[in-house]
Amino acid sequence: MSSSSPARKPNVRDVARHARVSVATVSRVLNGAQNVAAPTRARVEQAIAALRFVPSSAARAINSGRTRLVGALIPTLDHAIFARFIDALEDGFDSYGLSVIVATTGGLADRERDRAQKLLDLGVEGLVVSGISRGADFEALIDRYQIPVVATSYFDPGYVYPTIGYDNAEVARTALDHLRALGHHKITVLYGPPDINDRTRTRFESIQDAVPYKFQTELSFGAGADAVPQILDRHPDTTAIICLSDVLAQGALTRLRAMGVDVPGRISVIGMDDLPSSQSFDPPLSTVWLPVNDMGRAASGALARWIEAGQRPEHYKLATVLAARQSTGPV
Amino acid sequence: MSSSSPARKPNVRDVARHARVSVATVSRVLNGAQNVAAPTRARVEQAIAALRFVPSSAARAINSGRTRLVGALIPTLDHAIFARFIDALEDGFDSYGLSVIVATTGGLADRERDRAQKLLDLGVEGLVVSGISRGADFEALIDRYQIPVVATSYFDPGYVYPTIGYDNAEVARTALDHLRALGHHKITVLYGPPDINDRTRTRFESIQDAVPYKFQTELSFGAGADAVPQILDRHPDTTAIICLSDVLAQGALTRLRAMGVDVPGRISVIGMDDLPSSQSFDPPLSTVWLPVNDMGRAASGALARWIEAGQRPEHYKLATVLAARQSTGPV
DNA sequence: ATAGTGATTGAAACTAGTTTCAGCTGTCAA
DNA sequence: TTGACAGCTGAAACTAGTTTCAATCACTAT
Repeated sequence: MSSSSPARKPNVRDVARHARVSVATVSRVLNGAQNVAAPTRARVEQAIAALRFVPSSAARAINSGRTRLVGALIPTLDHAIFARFIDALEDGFDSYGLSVIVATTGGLADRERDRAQKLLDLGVEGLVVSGISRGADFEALIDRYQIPVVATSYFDPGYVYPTIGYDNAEVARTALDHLRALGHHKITVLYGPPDINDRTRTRFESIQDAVPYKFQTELSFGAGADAVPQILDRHPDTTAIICLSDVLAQGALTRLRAMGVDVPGRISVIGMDDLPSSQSFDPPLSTVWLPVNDMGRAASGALARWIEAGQRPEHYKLATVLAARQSTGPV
Repeated sequence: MSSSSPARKPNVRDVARHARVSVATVSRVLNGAQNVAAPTRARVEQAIAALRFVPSSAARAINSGRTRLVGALIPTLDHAIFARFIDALEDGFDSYGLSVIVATTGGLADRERDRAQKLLDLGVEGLVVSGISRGADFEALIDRYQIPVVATSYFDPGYVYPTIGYDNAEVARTALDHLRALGHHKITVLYGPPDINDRTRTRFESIQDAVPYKFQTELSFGAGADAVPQILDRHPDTTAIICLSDVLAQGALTRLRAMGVDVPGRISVIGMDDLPSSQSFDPPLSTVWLPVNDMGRAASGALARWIEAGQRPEHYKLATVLAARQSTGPV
């Protein structure tokens, strides 16, 4: 608006000319090098201010060979557990000077591949993925770009990429053992689509043989609620519902109470995730707490160190803990 | 591991040498230019594959003068409403070939400034911010970098940056009018911290004079629940609670039911946001629906067009709608 | 007076791509 | 047989920074 030239962005050379120094000196000032005489530095700084000069990140990246970008591929943000994880992840990476680009996959393998491709083209230096099941071409893609990848929300020492997460089989068994210790046997599993969600699948598989009744639905509060009358109808002798996620459990719990069913007197309910709201439900929801914050911190730290120092992290298992509250009780 | 040279990344010149063509030809192949003879193209493609060449995004960016990155500054992801918004935003930007970098501010002005600075240094071409209250130095920062900014979750035609969102005063009044139409006057407002959240503040201010009782707490399900006994204690004649967000309303509703209070018989409850779970509460929560998905799409579209075509968008007000359900009833 | 040293500074050569411009073919029409 | 033109290709000049290396300069020690 005010300057004479037709709005071209100023670069270091413009600054150098304006300050009557060389570009090398401008670069020195820009990077806080100590060997610049005070008056010279002042001149350069004035020129920078006068021209409203802003250094180009791309040009910096080209020299350092680094973008300082990492990608995170997650099924969805529209889910408390992932949102909280990303929150922690972002925070963790930030302390390493890395920025996160989040891409959601909807749990779809092709979409994950496409998004990964896009992130890779963008020059991410590392990738955080969720779970351990993905298309074969994903591996080929990573192999081609040769960048660090860590898988989260999952612990599996046999996986190609280091996994940093909890043992989903254990999570489900913890909940199941809790119910069993209370004397429950006629248990119903309530779960979301296992095909697009390997955490759900692993949880389901680890307990399916020990649980007589199964009920699959969508992964939402409403679906959890609506499942209740059907479960009660199909399996009237059920004494406990084990929900593979807290959203489902909260929905189920709410509907049970609405129907006047005594919880845990008539039916016990247990979830997994331990959403912050779970402890304030009526009755407080028993669940298995997952260390999503720690996971975010651990995953970002591990990937950052892999990127910076080249040290590939070990698989890391985070402990989960049973939060036995009032929605479960003896038969 | 396998190659002879010490792991240096191949560049276009390496590819050109390997394919015995010029770098210009390699660039042409890379960009799908039509004027390359088939055999030449094949040679180049083979060289690319053989050397595992991956073009540098930074070098591309430096030439195009574009990073294709946009930043989104939001208070937190750990909140269904923002997470859903970002989900939609990311999706929208993706269709314009732009990638989003999300930074959370915790609602703190200084932190927002720092994060904005970081995003700007990263070379984002535009910024999406939340709400309309920020430190003065934020404006100075934007002025310096001269990039498009749109503010969301808020509609205010008087704001410096185009706002794309709903009218928060109207949202609160819609809920209030609903309660009044049902004959309520002894209403309590239940709300989270207004100082770090201008949506809450505006909602509060728009109805504070019309509501006799006020109760401020944290913005969480548990806080909403715990507020209930205190509200009942302090204002025993309250007939309705108007919650400035659904999380609070859900918590309050749950506790009211747990305490055996008849809703809406004894007390009506209304929220704002319309979280997906709200309709499955017991009773289904009356609330004011906010078009977060549309907002994400509108904001991404507006900012993308501003970036691509230079056309600054108009302020855009998205309609909200009252979702009158069973948690509210006549006095 | 002279050599040695440290502090500044700049020219030029990098980083990795894209783009322009010119040149060289080969084909077709006059 | 010549001119025109299209198709293909490469040299070199861009993009915007950082970094190396050599050249100053002032100042101190011999």
